[in-house]
Amino acid sequence: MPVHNSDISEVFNRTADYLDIKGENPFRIRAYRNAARIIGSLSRSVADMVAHEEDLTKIQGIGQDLAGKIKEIVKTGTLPLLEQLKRELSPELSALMEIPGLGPKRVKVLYDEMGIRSVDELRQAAEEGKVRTLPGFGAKTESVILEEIGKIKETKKGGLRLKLAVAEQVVEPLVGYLKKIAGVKEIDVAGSYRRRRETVGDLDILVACGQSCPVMDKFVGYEDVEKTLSRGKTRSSVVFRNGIQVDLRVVPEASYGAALLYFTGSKAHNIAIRKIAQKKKLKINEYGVFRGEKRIAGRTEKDVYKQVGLPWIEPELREDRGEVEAAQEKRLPRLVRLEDIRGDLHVHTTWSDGRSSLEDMAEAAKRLGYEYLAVSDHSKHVTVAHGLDEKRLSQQIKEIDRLNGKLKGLRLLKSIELDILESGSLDLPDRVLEDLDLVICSVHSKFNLSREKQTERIIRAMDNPHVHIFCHPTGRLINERRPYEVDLERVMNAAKERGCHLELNAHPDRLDLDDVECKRAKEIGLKVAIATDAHSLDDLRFMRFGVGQARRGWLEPEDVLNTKSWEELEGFLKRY
DNA sequence: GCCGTTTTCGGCCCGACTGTTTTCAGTCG
Repeated sequence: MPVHNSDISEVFNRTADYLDIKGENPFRIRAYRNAARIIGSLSRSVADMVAHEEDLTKIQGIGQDLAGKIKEIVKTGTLPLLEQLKRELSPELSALMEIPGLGPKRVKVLYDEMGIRSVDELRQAAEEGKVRTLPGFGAKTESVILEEIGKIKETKKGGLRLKLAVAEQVVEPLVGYLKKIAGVKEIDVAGSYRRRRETVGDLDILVACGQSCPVMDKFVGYEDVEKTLSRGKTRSSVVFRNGIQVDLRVVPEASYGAALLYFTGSKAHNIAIRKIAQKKKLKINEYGVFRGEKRIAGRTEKDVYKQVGLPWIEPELREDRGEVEAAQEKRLPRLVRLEDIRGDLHVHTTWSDGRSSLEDMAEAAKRLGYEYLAVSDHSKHVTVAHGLDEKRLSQQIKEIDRLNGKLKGLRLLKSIELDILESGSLDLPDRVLEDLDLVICSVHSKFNLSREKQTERIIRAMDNPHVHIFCHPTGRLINERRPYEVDLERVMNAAKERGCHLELNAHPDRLDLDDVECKRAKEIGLKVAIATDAHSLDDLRFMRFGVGQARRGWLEPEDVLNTKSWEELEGFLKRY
């Protein structure tokens, strides 16, 4: 089993939990958490770096000690320090930290005073009314603990983070409602929603308004609110009926930019910015930038960045993945925008499992201002999708030629989404592929192959000189299906060697490649096709999610295939 | 445990809200 970056990240976070419970030096704990975060969002596989004997201390936040520990984790899958801590305390103890309201200090009290070692033991003690007798605990805390334990099982099966598209459906009416309240001058959805993360844990709404504005009352009284968690003058938290937590923060106009920066995060980005401020003898908080007592900026985000000597940084980049350094060195990417997109390279029609006709899809693409649309229905092996065989594909090609004759301003590209068979061969013969403008291919079956076999299978498919794009490269479905085992780095390098490209599937359930993988593709020098995989007219609008993910992956217009005109694109589709 | 235009020691981001406090610790973001 290869050790992934996320595995290393997990080991470090667990270790930090235990050190935290033991009351170790908080800065040592921070170093572990910091390392967990950095490794988790690194675009290179650390296991690969170890295999190539690269110097891990080159990674910011990793010193001699952690570099050694990473090597141990890569070799053995675990860390002796963590195993020892688990033995010393209890293997299930860190699970207690997952319960909201319980941090290291309280877990330590539970352990020291009552010998509580697991969630089950905690539940029992709470049910017997013993927890409330502990120092720092009370009846309220005890009932909250019981309530949260009850929720653990529900959330585990559902997946706690909401997909961005689902969050959008909640947010838009809420923002519409809040905007109408008299006195509200500015409103933004901040947090991971603004950073366009693929999922959001909660929603952070920021409002600028005067002191007498009733926005807080109106917010907790909103029709979707099921429960109010906290209610203050400047901050309130509620839970909506669908389970999502929504926080509202109210600030004066003069602080709006500082607050927007603060609440957009990420936390790691904010820390990086504040550290720079500190060196300049400045203090940044959600109310502004301060020199001593005096506020010197805060009205806009741009003002705040300017005070620390930085240009404004796009929200999608704010993950402390190198954007702060890039800003300092004036080499921030000029991120791709939705307006740069000139066409969609992966859509389905009623010829296979799409719900809209070829002609309707073409008209919808025209309305979006696209110059081209690739009609890429499934091939025959995907029988459930009514995939096209050779004969029906030839018929569709004729139909596309006919439509292209009468469509003005939009070119339909003759395409197909070929199924990659287990052997790596494709399920239509080369002679029909020659008549197509674009050939894309995907894995739709046999997700359980070994990493080696899956990787070989995909690379073999790209060996076929007619193939242009490998679609939804990891096969994952957000919150539903893990990626299949595949050496994506090898696939990327193989694609690069062959003049193939990778898709960033813009469907909000997929967003596959993810942000980190996009960044890696760019570093390798691959072009990415942002495509919707639309099965209906509405789905064509998924492009915004794909562009958001691409922006998180630092992609610029030149990194994206479908920002090109058809003439340019044709050139990129020539195989080496 | 990491890091360095404060460079091998001595620092390490900042504030709101809650509950259990009698002046604040713990947790969260």
